[in-house]
Amino acid sequence: MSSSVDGPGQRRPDTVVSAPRTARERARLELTNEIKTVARRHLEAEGAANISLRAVARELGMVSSAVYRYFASRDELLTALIVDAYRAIAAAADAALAEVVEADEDHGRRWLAVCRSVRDWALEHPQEWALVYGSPVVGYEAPQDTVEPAGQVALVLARVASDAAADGELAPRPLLRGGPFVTDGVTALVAGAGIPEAGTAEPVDLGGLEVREQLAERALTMWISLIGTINFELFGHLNGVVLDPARAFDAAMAVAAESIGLTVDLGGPGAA
Amino acid sequence: MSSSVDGPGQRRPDTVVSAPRTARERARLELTNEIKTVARRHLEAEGAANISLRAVARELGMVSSAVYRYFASRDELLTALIVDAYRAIAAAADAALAEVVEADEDHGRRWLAVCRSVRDWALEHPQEWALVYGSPVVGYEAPQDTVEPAGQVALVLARVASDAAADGELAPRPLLRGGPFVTDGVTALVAGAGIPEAGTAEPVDLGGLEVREQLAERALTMWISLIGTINFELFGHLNGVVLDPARAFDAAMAVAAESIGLTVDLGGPGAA
DNA sequence: TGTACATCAGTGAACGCGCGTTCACTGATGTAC
DNA sequence: TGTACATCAGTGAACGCGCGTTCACTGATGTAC
Repeated sequence: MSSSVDGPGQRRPDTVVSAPRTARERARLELTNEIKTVARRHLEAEGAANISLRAVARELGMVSSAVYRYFASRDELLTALIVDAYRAIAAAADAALAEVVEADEDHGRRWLAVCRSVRDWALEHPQEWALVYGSPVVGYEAPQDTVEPAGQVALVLARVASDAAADGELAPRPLLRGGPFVTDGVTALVAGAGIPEAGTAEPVDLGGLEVREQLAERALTMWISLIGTINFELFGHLNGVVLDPARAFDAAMAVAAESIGLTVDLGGPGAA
Repeated sequence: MSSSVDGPGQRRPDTVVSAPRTARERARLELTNEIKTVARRHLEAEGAANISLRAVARELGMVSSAVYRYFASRDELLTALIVDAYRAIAAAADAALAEVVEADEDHGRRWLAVCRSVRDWALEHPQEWALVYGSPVVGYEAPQDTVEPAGQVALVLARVASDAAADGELAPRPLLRGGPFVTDGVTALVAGAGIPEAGTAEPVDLGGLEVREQLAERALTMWISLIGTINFELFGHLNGVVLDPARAFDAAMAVAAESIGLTVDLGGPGAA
């Protein structure tokens, strides 16, 4: 059973660029974090649209203009929250994967464990989740800074798929004629389970290019399923539709995994 | 090939309660619609959070307080827009289904046609879509009035599934042990392809209760897939990930259909 | 058909609120000699 | 180690903006006799 190239559970700490030396630097780092923490609480309480620099400043006992020493604008603060949220989700998924790899569970159970950890995170931080995976805030244009952290989440899922593939447990089949629809970057990500530019990953041998592309395409639909299913529940569309959202989620994830030939044993009536 | 019990393409006109007689009544109806139309334009331009009664009134050349003759509050206007959006989506899906049933396409192609029509609608009205399927507007509690229209959309999808089931083309298998996770209402909806209370539908004989429940569970995951996949694309998460979103969408819908034993022929390399 | 009254649409002013961002400033912390 | 200067955090006032909702009112439309 293969484990990942750059093992799960390894995650650099947030935001620390280099160790702060002077009192000023330490104070700045602390206050930056305090601002984000308060903003995050306001986010959960009132939604992204209602985060106000003035309210955050008020709660911190400072005057509103002082916040501008730390964030050049409201949008910049939002961006920081988005980046943190992506990293937190990736960290949760990563930790869940590490644990389940430790226990040497099969690939289907790994997939389910990672999915559940992401859902749990979403249920605990619904507004933070909505900030990154919900409707975009109009007028806010996500800057380049959010791309890499967003990829971190996908990376964990890709690792599950590529590990299973490397163990020969997948049966991806072509989905469409007319060539692949994923970009090369995604194919590389799934095949290598690493971000190409980072250069940390060593490609896993999954067979020819076509197989890798098929794998990437199926992994992408699994990823879409995961995010979409959580959104559906979080945005209230399961109310009155489902008796037990957790079981409906498991079922949806099992269906998504099926598509790639990965069996998630949820115990149909045949099982104990 | 069975067609639906209460055929597609039948849809009562919006909002008309009874024919207006007096000039006042006609004027009121017209202005109510004008307010909604302008609000809808503002919605598409600036997002739900930024719809303002004052701005709408201004554009209509009336004073802001006059709008309160038509909608008791901003929330009530939002509710009206939500209801209209649900109905419009259902109408689009319904029309697509009617057309494809007319052409006597197979059930896989029907499913794909309905999905594509919903996606097309979403791409044309992204903010309206986000209003109903995106992150909930905080502080806004969806009233009971939105439940029935929301069900209309699901109803069209359920019809595709139950028609296919009635023709013996589906192979639903149990997903989970421990009993069904869908509510009885949903099972009835899929089995009867009608809204229970309405009493218009005649249950299709799909076999025993267990089969109907399995069908409902699979149909639900298909529904979740549809909405989730559209959200994923609309909220920008396919940027840089996929070469052709339309093809990625088709693939995702094919995968969702596979889970119920419904084959959507997208022509893998084996096909022409 | 005509009048008296009731209903309703739209006005304009006001209440009370909060927001993001800028700017000239004071005073504390850090740095170079 | 001590002094002179530069950097930076935080202040307080201000600009200019828009919002939802209420209320007493005028004048037009509808209705009942």
